[in-house]
Amino acid sequence: MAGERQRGVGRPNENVLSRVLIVETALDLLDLHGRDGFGMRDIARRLGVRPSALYNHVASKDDVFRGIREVIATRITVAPFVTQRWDEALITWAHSYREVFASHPPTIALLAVMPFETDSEIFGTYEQVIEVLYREGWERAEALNILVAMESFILGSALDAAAPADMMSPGDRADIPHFSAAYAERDMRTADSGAGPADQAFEAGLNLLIAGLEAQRSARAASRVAHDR
Amino acid sequence: MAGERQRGVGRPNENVLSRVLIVETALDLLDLHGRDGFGMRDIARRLGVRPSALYNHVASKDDVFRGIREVIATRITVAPFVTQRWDEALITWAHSYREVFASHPPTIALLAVMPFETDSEIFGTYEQVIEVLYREGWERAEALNILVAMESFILGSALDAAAPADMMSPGDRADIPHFSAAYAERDMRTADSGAGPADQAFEAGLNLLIAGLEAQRSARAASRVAHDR
DNA sequence: CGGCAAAATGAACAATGTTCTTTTTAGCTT
DNA sequence: AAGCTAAAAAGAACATTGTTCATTTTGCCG
Repeated sequence: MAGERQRGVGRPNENVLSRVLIVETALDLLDLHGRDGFGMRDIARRLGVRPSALYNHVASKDDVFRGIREVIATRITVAPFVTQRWDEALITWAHSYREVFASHPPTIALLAVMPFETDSEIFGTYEQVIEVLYREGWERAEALNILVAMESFILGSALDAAAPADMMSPGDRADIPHFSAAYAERDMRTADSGAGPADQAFEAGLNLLIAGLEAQRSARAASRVAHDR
Repeated sequence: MAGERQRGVGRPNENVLSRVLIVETALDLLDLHGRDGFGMRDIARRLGVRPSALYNHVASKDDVFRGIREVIATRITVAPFVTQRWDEALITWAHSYREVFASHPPTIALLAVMPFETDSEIFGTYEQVIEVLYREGWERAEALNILVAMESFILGSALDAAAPADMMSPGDRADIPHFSAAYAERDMRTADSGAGPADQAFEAGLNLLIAGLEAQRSARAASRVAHDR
């Protein structure tokens, strides 16, 4: 990748490495070969460098993971959606959140296990979600719970999408007729619509969550009317 | 742990190891020390055995992981809930599902990343979920999507529960007022109710999903009435 | 111009999963 | 009962991986 064939000992004329370069290379390798075949030696080889050189810019492999999380977190930060109607805003947020993972499946396992840093850009997005819900009448503590619940659903869905496609296949078991039938019918629907099983489930769950919120909201409106008259 | 102090070379009088013993020991160590400090040598030491002896009963470390997944999967299989009313049945299922992870936090990262085997006992539970929804009027393909969505939510919530408690703390950032207020208000609610933040979010999300399902169900009932008259 | 820090190489280390050989024993066969 | 085979343990060793250290060369600053 790097033009030079071999480099001697000592500081090079132009700097070859940097923290961001290492992190981006690691992310590329993660997308290419999954979490195997991606070690410090692989990152170094791809940069035309010896492994020990990496440690001048990065403290450890965990540090590289942290860097990857930062990159992903900033990508989740999307264009402002706070101006949209509440339900459309949440749907926009959920979709863009999920697309980040969909384009980098192997990273999900890393992101899901360990959380973000406190100074992450992602809090700007959180702020918008809370604001949208608060504006619509939810208490802020409850809005935060809804935010966490939706995020859990999105992360769980991303993990599901990264799993092998035939993960739930019932095979030819005869003892689970309803499930087997459901699996077959979904396969047909998948073939028709073109949307993968994981996408269908994500849309179904997101619809349920929004419908549940709408029910809460209309119930609140009704009780206020009853109280006002 | 094992009574004997030291054992010589050769097959022992009574068998010391077995696959299940190794898997259970691994699960214990995982709960005790997290995913660090738990390697083949640690498992062997705890069993009073040399590491190479493990490989007479287990193919690899991944094989041990598979064993752990099997154990967890069977624990998820709960008492039948198909006889309950549909919403109570789903709530029972979701709670028991989550409790398994709550009692073994470090295992979540293992379980969530890699899925279950096809011959797992967990399909019996899936069957019940599909049956409950189908009985209530949902198409089976849609029921499967709902099942997957709920499972994603449960897994994501379990991951959230295993994360550090202060993961989302806004610190003293002034640029996210709504979120900071929401965080403070939730802290008060947490102190009052005794339920942790992760539990609150889980309940909130589960309520939303059930409410969304109820909305779909009642809409279906209304349209059928309209069609019948 | 001199010296210090930065940034690379190269060699080595510790830990980990794993394999291979050897030894002892269990269990089946004749 | 004797003998053979396979199982099950120890023990030594290997490959890989993350990491550190000493060395060398170079940029940069006073």
